[in-house]
Amino acid sequence: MTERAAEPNIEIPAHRYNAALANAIEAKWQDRWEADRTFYTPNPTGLLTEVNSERASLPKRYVLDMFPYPSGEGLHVGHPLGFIGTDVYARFSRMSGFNVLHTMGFDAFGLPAEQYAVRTGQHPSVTTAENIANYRRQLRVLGMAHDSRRSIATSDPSYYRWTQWIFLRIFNSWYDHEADRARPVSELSAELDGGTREPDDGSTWSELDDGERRDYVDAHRLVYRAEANVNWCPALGTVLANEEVTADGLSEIGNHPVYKRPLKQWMMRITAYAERLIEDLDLVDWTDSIKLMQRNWIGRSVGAEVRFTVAKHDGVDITVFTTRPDTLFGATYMVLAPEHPLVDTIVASSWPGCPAAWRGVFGVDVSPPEAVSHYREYVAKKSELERQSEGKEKTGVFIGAYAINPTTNEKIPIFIADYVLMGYGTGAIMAVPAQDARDWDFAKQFGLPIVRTVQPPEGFGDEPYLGDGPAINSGPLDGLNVVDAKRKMIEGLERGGWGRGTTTYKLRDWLFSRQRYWGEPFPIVYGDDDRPIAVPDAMLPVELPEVVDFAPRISDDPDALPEPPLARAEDWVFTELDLGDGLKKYRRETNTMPQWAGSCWYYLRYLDPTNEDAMVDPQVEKYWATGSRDGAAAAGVVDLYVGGVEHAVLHLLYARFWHKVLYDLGHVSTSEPFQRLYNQGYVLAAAYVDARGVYVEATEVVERDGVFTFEGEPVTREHGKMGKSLKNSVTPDDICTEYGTDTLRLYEMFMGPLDVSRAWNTSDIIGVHRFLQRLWRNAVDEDTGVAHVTDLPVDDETRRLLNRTIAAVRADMTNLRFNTAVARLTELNNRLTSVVARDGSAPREVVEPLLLMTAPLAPHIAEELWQLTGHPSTLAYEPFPEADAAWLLEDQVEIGVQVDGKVRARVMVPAGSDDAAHEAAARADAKVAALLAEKPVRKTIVVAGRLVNFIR
RNA sequence: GCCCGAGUGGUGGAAUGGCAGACACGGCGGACUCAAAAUCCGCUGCUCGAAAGGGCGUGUGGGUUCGACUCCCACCUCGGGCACCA
Repeated sequence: MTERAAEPNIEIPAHRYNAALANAIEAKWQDRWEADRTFYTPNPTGLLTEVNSERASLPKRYVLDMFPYPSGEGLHVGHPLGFIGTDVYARFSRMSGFNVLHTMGFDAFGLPAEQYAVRTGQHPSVTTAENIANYRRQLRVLGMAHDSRRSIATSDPSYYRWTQWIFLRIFNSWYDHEADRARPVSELSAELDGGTREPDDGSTWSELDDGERRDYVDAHRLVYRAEANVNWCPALGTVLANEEVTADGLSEIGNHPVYKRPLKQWMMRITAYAERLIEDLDLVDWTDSIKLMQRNWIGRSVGAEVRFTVAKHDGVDITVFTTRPDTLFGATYMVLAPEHPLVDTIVASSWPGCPAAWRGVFGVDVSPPEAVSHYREYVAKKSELERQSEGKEKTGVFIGAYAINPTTNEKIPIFIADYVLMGYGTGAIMAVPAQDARDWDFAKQFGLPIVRTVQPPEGFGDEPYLGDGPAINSGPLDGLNVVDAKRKMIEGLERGGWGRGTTTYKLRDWLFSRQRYWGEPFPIVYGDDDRPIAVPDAMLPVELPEVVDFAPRISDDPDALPEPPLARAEDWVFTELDLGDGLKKYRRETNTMPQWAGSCWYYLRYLDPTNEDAMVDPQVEKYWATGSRDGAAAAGVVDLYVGGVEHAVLHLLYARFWHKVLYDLGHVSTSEPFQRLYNQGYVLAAAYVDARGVYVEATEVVERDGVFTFEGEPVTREHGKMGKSLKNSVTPDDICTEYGTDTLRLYEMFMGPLDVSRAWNTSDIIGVHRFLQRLWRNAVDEDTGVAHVTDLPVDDETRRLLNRTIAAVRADMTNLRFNTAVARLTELNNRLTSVVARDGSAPREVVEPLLLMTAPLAPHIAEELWQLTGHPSTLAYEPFPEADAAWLLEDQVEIGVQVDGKVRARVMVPAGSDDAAHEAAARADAKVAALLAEKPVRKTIVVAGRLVNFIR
C-alpha cells in the first residue's frame, strides 16, 4: 500500500477500506464463525449431529481438496489456489441449499519429516505437529469455511488405526475372477475345504498339509509378499518405487544413486482391478486427458501368448506375449529380460558358432555365463539418462541357446537385452524386426535376418512397417489383412496347443512396503514358521514405537542390505500376544506403508472422523455417498475433487483401487471415490538465475530498463512454478497483511481460469483491492462508517444489468469460472458507483444481491457490509440471488450488419423482431445502403438478435 | 522418441461457429488539489490519415463455411507427462 498516513496534511477518511480495516474485519469474522460454529456440517446420525442439524435433511454436496503435506516451509500463494476455489464453490453451494461437507486434513507421514529428523535429531512427530499448527493458522487467515472438527492427520494413531484396518480387509481378501470382485479369503478356504472349489494350480486340496494350504491361500491374497526387483537407495536406506526415481537414475528426494536389487516386498494386487479401473472411468466426470493418462498407465493390450520350445532342452518352454501374433512367421530371434529366470537354465557353457558381435562387448574370451553376468551388472548400473542418450543404439548378449519358431520350425537365437522388461508381459518377446521399430534397430545392430510378413505399400523404404497390408511369407495367412491374420493365427495356436489369445496390462502390482520409520506400521506379526499373521482388529492400532534412533541404516555400499529403522526397536519387534490360542511369542513386521496409504481413504474418514467403533458409520457413509443430490445418480462419493495434475495417475489410481476393494467387501456404497475431478493450474512466478546458474532470491532482484540485477550482478529472468527451489515464493501471510485476505482470495480467483497455470504478479493485486474498496464506499459513508442505502427503486437499465449479472455469476460459480464471475461483479459494482455518485445513496435492491454474490469470493467484507446494512445474522446460508427472467430481456438490441462478411455498421432492432425487420433495419442504414447499391445482393443471412449478413 | 495440453493487445485474460479484445493491470489525458497521493471521469490492438474514414489483425500455411480465435489437415513454438510396454 502506498498510503502515507504519516505525512502531516493528509486526510484519510476514518472508515476507508484499506489493509488495516480489512484485517480488523477479517479477524472479527474469523473469530465469530469459529465461536458460532457457523461451518459445522451436520451428519444425519451418529456423532456430529448437534450443530446446524436442520441442514442434514438438505441434499448433500461433498467438496474435497487434495490434502497437503505439511512441510516446514508453510504455504506460499500457489498452494491455496485450489483451496480458495473449493471454498468459493462450497460457500456458493451452501447458499444454494446444500448440506456441504468441506474440511482440510494433512498427509503427514513422509520422507521429508524423516530426513529432517535424521539431520536435526528432532523427532518427526514434533516437527509434523508444528508444521500442521502453522498450516492451520495460515488456512484460518485465508478465511476457509472448513468444518474444523473433521480435520485429520494421517500420522495420528486414531487415524492410522483405520488405515491398518483397511489394510487387513485387503490382506484378508482374494480376487474371485468368476464373480469379478474381491471376496474374503475365509470364503476361499471354506469353498476349498468343502470341495466346491478346486485349487487353480493343479494341486489336490485334500493332499495338501496345513502349511501348504496356508501357502496356497496366502498366494491368493490381494496383499502378498514377493521377491521384487526394487530400487535400493543405500543413501536413503530405503527402497523407492519406480515413480520416485528420476530420469537420471537418482532418488527423487535427495538425488542419491539408486541400484536395482531383488528384495522380498509386500505387494498389493492392483492388477486384479485393471479392467474395472479402465471401464469405470466411464462413470466419472473427469477430463478426457486425465482419463487417457490413466488408461495409458494401465495400458491394456490385446494379443496372444505363444509357447516356444528351446532346442536341446527337452521340456523347457519360453512363453512370450505379443500384440502381433499375425507376424509369428517373421520372428527371427527371441529376447529375454536379463533377469528372466530361464536364462540360467538354458545359457550355453560355450559359444556355438556365431558372429563375434553376438557375444557382447565384454571381450572374446568370456564364456556365455560370464557374458550374461557381466551384462546383468552393466544393466543394473546403467542410469536412465545413459540409456536415453543411447537412442537407437541397442545392447544385448546372445546366450548360446536357440528356440524353435513353431510356424517355420527354424532355429532362432535367444538374446538377453535391456529393452525387454521383466515386469511386462512374460518378460520375453519374439522379435519381429520387419514390423517393430525396436526389434528392427536390434536386428540391424546384430546382423539378424529380417523377414517381412506384411506387404508394405509401393515405394516403402528400408524401415520397419507397422501398418496394415496383406500378409506375406506366412503360409496359410498369406493375403489376409492384419485383423483377420491375428484371428486366424490365434485359432491355429489354440488348436495346436502353442498358445492362446490373451490380454496383458502395463500396470504392475503395487509395491507397498518401505524401509522407513515415519509411516504406518503393518498390522502383521510372524510366528515360528515365518508365515505372516494378521493382528486382530481389536489390537489396532499397532502404534509406532518411540524409538530414539529412527534413521535408516544408510550406506555408500551398493551391496549393503536394507535395514528398516523399526528392526532396531527390539522391545517392540519381539512381542507376546494372545491371538486366540494363549500367549505366544511373535515378531512384528518392521516395514512401514508408503505415503500413498493414508491418502487412499482420507475422504472417507472426513465423513465420520471421531468414530472409534468404525472407519465410518454405515448410515453416515450412505448419506454422503448416495444422499439426494442435484442431478443424476453418481458413481462417486465426492462431488468435486480439486487438486494438482501431478496426481493424475498414482494417487488417483491407488485411491480408486482401495475404494473398489471396500466396495466389493460392502464397506462403501459407491464403486468410485471421486465423481468430478478438477485439476487447478500452477501459480508461476518470475525466477532469476545468476551467472553460475544458481537461483537467487527473486524479491531482491532489481529491474532497470529491462535489465535485471541481483546485488549488482546481472541475472537472467525465467518463469517457473512458484516454490522454494526457484526462490520465488510469495507467502499468503504477507499479502494478507498488505492488502487483506479478501483481496488475496479475489485476486487468486481473478487471475485466470482455475485449471490454467498463471503468473503471479503482485502489482496486479491493486485492481481487485480497488474493487473491494469501491464496494465498501458504495455501501458505507467513509467518514461516518454508517451504511447509506436506500429502499427507493433503481432505474430500469441498472435493474437489467443486475439481473444479467445474477444469471451470469450463478452460471460461472456452477462451472468454476470464478475469473469471469469477478469480472461481472466488477461491472455491476462500477455501475453502482455511478448510481451512488448520481443519487448520493445506494439502492438496497442492488447492494444486497451484490453482497450475496460477492460473499463466496470475499466473505469477510460481505459479512461486514451485510451486518452494516441491517442484517444481524451471517449471510453464509442466505439464498444465492436468482435472476428475474423478465429483466433479462432488452427492449432494443444492437446487431452487427455485415456486407460480404465484413462488419460495416451496427443498428438497433426491437428485441424479438423477425428476420424481415432485421433486414429492413440493416438496409435503412445509410452506409449499408450505399454499399448495397454497388452490386446486387445474392443472399441474405439473418441471425436474430445477432447480425445480418448480405452476400453480393 | 511417444502421448496430452496451450499459443489472442505492452501484461493477466474474455469470447466455443455469428459485432475479436469483456474485466483488470499498465499507459495517456482530464476533474479535484498550492502540489502530490487517494478518488472520480474519459481514451488506450496495430497501421495510414489533420479529420471523416480506410487497411491489417487471434503462432504459421492450407481447407470446410455466407461467416472460423472457435471445426478439419499439416507445420512451428512453449508447457506438462511417460521412458525401449512387444
